[in-house]
Amino acid sequence: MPRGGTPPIRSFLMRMSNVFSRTLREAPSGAESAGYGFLLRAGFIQQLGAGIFSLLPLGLRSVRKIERIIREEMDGIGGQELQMPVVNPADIWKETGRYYSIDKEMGRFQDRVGRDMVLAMTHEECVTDIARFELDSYKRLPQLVYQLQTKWRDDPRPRAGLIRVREFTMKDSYSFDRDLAGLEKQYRAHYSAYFRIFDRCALPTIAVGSDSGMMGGKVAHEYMYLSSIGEDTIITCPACGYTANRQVATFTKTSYPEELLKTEAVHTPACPTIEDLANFLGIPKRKTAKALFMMGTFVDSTTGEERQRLILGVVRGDMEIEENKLQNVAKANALRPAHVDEIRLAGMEPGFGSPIGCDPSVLVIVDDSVAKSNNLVAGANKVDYHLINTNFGRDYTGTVADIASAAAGHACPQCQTALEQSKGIEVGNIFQLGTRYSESMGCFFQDEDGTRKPVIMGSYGIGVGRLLACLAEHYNDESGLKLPITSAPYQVHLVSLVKDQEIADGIYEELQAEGIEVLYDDRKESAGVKFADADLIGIPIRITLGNRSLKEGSVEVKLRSNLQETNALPLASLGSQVKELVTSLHKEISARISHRELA
RNA sequence: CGGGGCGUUGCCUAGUGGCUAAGGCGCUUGCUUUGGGAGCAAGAAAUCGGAGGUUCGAGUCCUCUCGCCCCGACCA
Repeated sequence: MPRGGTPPIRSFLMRMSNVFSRTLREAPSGAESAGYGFLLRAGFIQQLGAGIFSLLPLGLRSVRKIERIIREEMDGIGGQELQMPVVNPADIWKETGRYYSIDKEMGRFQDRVGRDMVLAMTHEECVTDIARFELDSYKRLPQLVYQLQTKWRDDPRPRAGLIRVREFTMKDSYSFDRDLAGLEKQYRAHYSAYFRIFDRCALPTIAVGSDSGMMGGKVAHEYMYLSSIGEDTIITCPACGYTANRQVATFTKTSYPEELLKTEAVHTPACPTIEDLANFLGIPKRKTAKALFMMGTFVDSTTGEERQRLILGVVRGDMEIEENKLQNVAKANALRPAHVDEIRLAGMEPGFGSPIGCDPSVLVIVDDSVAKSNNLVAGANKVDYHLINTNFGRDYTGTVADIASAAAGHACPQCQTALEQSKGIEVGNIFQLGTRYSESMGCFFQDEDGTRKPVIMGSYGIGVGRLLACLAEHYNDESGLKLPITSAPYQVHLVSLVKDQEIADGIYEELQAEGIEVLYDDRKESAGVKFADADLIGIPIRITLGNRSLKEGSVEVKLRSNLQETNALPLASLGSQVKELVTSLHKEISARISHRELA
């Protein structure tokens, strides 16, 4: 916990005349978002390739501060830092099957003798390999290790600067427990620690229930920074606080049971969409069933063998299918829209498709809303024809599950209030892995009763660069960045406008003596240039040395967060007063740390 | 992987098949200026992403290719 100011990190003095990077008056083309543009213009980062960035000295200083906060909070819940290799032998990834189930996103190569190697995109395999050697007894549990390490994920579409990149630093921690209660405890500890981390960075986040994705666990939360440039859709209930990623969000579906009527084919020319169909027949969309054809890839995790199977998702016409849910229910490794010929081969007609009369090889997954509704209009699998009064169970069967996509306006699954939706950026996640990795990799311990049990694991990540990107997105104005003092590269920006270098140097040294992190603009530039750069880089405290105030024995102090207000500080006690100001800015952030526990 | 866009000096841009590729910012030198991106003057810096082609002549047209950005698919 920070009490007052955080002690400075190394080389906390810097003259602007000596800063490695320079500022840009215009953002390089392609900088879409404000935060990204300023990070580039202020010289925090530079792009090397698609989704590949260098951190320049200023950016690295911010990252180091964020990392320091993360380390303190991870240590605070008993984490022990270690470091695992980025390059892994493929063997361990073959053991868990992820060598096969993960597609092109994983970087692969062979070493000089032809051994398969991978670039680790996460470290469950590696840490489990370590743990199966170390953790052989209940006496050695629980454990928690973490690292800050580079990951390579060959994302098909990097974008938005540091928000979505291919190479990035992640804080990943891994918990090991003898039982579920232990896992739960570590999970809860992370849940709260993550909020403290984001609070100390002053990044507003919310935790949402999430899909466990490729991690393959059960319970999972994501920490979201809400932003219009976010790529995830978050469903929230304004009344009871229910929050979830749309990928897993549920809602209360109204059903309309009716007496079953006889199925009939009707001619429905030019009605390939639900909209057209409902208009043509003069019925509400909820009286129809919508079909979505996806080709699923299923990978055998022991052999790596791939199989394709057509999946037909059916949802009521007034809803959309959530593909993530569909994929989970189907237990498919990947989904893609099916091609027209693949659909026809299975006896169905795109635009007029339904499970009625389809090939038995098709995996039919029906949303519960369809299963509970009656007499729906569905495709006849014949061009320009639909069937009215179709009923699940009587006319077709399939797996019933929730595969509908929650959206604003739907009823909250907990309290029935209308849900809201917003966009968010995932800055962290926590997963209860269970025994997915310990079992497949043979990470067992002997319990008190003598039995051999798989270690129960959890996995917890924070994207460090993404966190900085979110902060830059959140803290900026038209002139530049205004990062909070906990993540700004320096605490004080000393802008000297006086000719007498000696006076300025003296003040610079005095601040240094107080242990303050100072960026000192000693350049022979005009005042306008210096102010513009100070605005752009956005160091939280600005001290301006001008002839006028110096004559009166004082300097001007402003906060980047409020450039309108100027305070004069007497030279005599400058060091201690600035130190106090640094401390009070830290306190301001500390005061807003709220303890949040998993409900 | 599909659709779209863009590659011209360190950055942002202009450039109608035709002379030595233009401007702003930045950079160098000198003088002036010094409380919000200063002024004057003189400079350096581009084989126009790459390869091939059409043409008397290509930054400009064609083909291929590489890179980057955006939308989608995808993804933590």
